[in-house]
Parts: sequence; structure tokens; C-alpha cells
Amino acid sequence: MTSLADKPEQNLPLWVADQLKQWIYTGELAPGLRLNEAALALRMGTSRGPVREAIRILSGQGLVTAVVNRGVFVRQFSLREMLETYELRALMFGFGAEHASEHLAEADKLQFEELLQGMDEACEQEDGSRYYELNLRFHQLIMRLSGNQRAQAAYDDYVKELHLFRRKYFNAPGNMRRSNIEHRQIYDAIVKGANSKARSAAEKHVLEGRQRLMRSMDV
Amino acid sequence: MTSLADKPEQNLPLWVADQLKQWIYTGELAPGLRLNEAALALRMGTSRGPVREAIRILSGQGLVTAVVNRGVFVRQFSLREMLETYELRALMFGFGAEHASEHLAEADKLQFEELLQGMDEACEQEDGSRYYELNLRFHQLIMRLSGNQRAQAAYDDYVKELHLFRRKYFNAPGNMRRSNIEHRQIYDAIVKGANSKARSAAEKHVLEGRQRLMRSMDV
DNA sequence: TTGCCTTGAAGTGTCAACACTTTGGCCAAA
DNA sequence: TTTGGCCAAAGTGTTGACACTTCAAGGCAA
Repeated sequence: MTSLADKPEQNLPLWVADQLKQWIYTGELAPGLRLNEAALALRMGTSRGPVREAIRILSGQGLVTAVVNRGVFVRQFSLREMLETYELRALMFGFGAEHASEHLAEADKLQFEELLQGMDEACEQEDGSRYYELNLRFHQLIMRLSGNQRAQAAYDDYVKELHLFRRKYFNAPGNMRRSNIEHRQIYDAIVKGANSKARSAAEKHVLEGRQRLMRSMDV
Repeated sequence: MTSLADKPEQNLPLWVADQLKQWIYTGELAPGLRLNEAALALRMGTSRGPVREAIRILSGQGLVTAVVNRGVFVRQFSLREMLETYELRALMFGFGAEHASEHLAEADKLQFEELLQGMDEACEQEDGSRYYELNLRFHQLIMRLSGNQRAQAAYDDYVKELHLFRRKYFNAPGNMRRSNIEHRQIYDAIVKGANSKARSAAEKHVLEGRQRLMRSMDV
């Protein structure tokens, strides 16, 4: 069982909400599971009040769904929602790539080169978790360069939600290679200032990721 | 003071949250205002517990910001956030317009024609509030035709937030005319199945709306 | 055996009380 | 007049208790 972070002297609800969020994202609290207020309160070392408030925060964020008199459940994403979320993620990423050239500094270019090379190495070593990590940072870098903090936040949310769905699926080495080729194309377009090309390449990249995922689900 | 809806026998927090949301969107609770738990509880006829939970829901949704030991405040949007939100709204609307032709039925075409003509009439009569209403429905129709419920919901959220910001500004008649010309261009592209043209026209439409708003702010 | 009813345990919904923090006003001393 | 600290009021944070709902197990009659 994942250990509890130190209990703060104040702001219990927010702290509890963060803990719960973490447990949900790590899969410790599986989708569809009911959250037992009393049990959580006991585990957190608080009373039920703060736990209830934390749960309300999560329900406002859409991470759990509440049913009156029956409790709250970790949200389950349907296939349809997953597909829709992929579309929005593609949209956001396209936006990021389109505007990245406008805020691109030399240091960022270096960062890009490092990430791309690192991912190439991860491909050769078939190191999926390293690729996953670098891939995440590559995408985040682009979203940061979009210059739109809200888009960045929305993108992060989408990724986290999709992670909830595809935890069980992992990247085949072939997918990783193909994926990084697309990364390079996106980066090249950004450096050249070919904004609309960067956008369409970025959108396509995410949607092809979706295709790759769906194929691996069917098998 | 806006009247309270009937108190439900159950699910007080959700009911309170809806009330608060409504008051925020109507401006009765102005941005920056502190929400007094005890006062609200009294007004709602409940204890502070449900009010606190309702407030947590809103904080999860980002409508209020909480400061420990000092209370929660109706969220204030900065100019920067407003501009960013406009960009995302443009993005969503572009997405909707791009995919609208894929789900366009005959009944929808009729609906479009009615809305466009209605808006023309509203322009001639310089009836801003009627134009506002029809304009909203025009946009919602397109988002519904996007086929992506999540995009639709996100778009609605963006619009509501922007409404919070631009409540005080209203449309000049000239703006309305220009705006409806753009509507027609978007619709034409959708009907023709010119998806990427519909998309760019839709994006441009929202961003020009932003420009119009900013000009009217400067004056 | 099957179907319905009772019943109690488990869990959620609500409340009022108490503890702690913040804030603004008052007063005295420099 | 200004500055500093003290104090009380207002408000938020947290808790435990109690009321109500749900659900499943067991018993009873057909």
C-alpha cells in the first residue's frame, strides 16, 4: 500500500484530495470502486468531514461520480469517452505545436534534441518505461511552448485521464520507433516555423497513437 | 435577490452548489467576493456542512478559489486567462465546425437556416439580446454536430467563463452584422463538406469576436 | 423450494459544538 | 502623531453524534 505523505497541520481536505487523486492515478483505487468515507477517514487519521470535502473536490473535477445515499465511485471511462478524449488531446497538442515556434528559445532546441536522442536510445534498448518518461516530457515541452497555460493544464488532464484507461496496455518497440519518427517531423516543422504543418503533424501523431492503442486492445 | 429553488429532500450539497453556480453566473455573487459559510447556510436553511461540501465542488470545478483559514472567493479571471480561454474556445469551435458536416441531417439544415435568418432580423431590429440568444444556439448546434460530447461540454464551460468576464460589455449593432456574415460563411463551408475551411472560418470567427470585445473594452 | 417480509448491519446525510486563525480596533507608550 | 501590542469578534477547520437509506441475510408462509 502506497505510504501516506505527511499530514499537514492545516487544509486537510486538499491534502486528502491529493492523496486520493494519487491513489486513483496509480490504480490503487480502481475505476468503479466505491470510496468508503469511514475507512478513508480512519486511514487518513481524520474525521469524515474532511474526507467528504475532499471527495467533493474530486467530484467537481470529474474524477469520481457520486450517487445519493449510495456513495461515490471512482469514475469509469467508457470507450466512447476515451476516444473523445483522444480527439481533444490531439486538438490541444496540435495547438501547442502550432504556436511552439513563437516561443522557441535556443535552450528549448537543445532540450528537444536531447529528448529525441534519448527516445531513440530507449527504442534501441527497448526500454519502454524510459521512452514513456521522455515522451511525456517531449509533449509537455511543446505544450509549455504553446504560451497558453490553460491549454497546458487541459492537455495534462487529458493525458492523466487516458492514462487511467490505458494503464494495462504498453508500447510495443515497433510503435515506439514509429512514434519517435513522428516526433522528429513535428520538431522539424516547429524549428522551421512551419506552424500549420506542425499542427497537423501533431494532431496526426496523437490520433495515430490512438489507433496503435486500439489495435493492441483488439489483439 | 434571486429566489431559491425548492429545497430537495436529499442531496443538499449538490443543490447548494447549483444555487451558488447560478448566483455566480448571474453576477449576484461578483468575482472576488468572499463566500461566508454561515451566512450562506442560514440563507439556504441548512447547516454549514452541506455548504462547505458545495463550495468544494465549485472549487474542484475552478469556479472559486480557496485560501486556508481565510475563506473561498469567487474566481476572478485575469485578462490573460480570458485571452487564453478565447483561444481554447476558438479551438473547440473550429473542431466542431470541422466535424459538423459528418453528422449533418436535413433537420439540422433547417435549424441553421432559421437561426441565420433570425439573427439577420435581430440585426435589423438592433435587438441585442435576441441576437445573443440565437447566436448561442447557433454555436451550440455546431458543437452538438461535432459528435464529441466532451468537446461540447468543454465549449459550454469556456463560454460560461467568458460570460463571467464580458457581462458588462454588449454587442454593438455593427458587430452583430459582421458576426452573422461569418456565421453564414461557416455554415456554407459545413454544408459543402469543406471541413478544413469550416474549421478555419470557425476559429477565425471566435478570435475576431475576441478582437471586437477588446476594442470595445479600450474605448 | 420459492417468494416475500422482517430485521439489523453498514454506510451516507446532516447537524451543532468546539478549537483555532485571522483581522481590525483600542489603548498606551515613545 | 505614530507605533506596537493586546484583545475581542468574526469566521474557518474539525470533530463526534445522530438520523436516515440501502442492502443483504435469514425466517416464515404458500
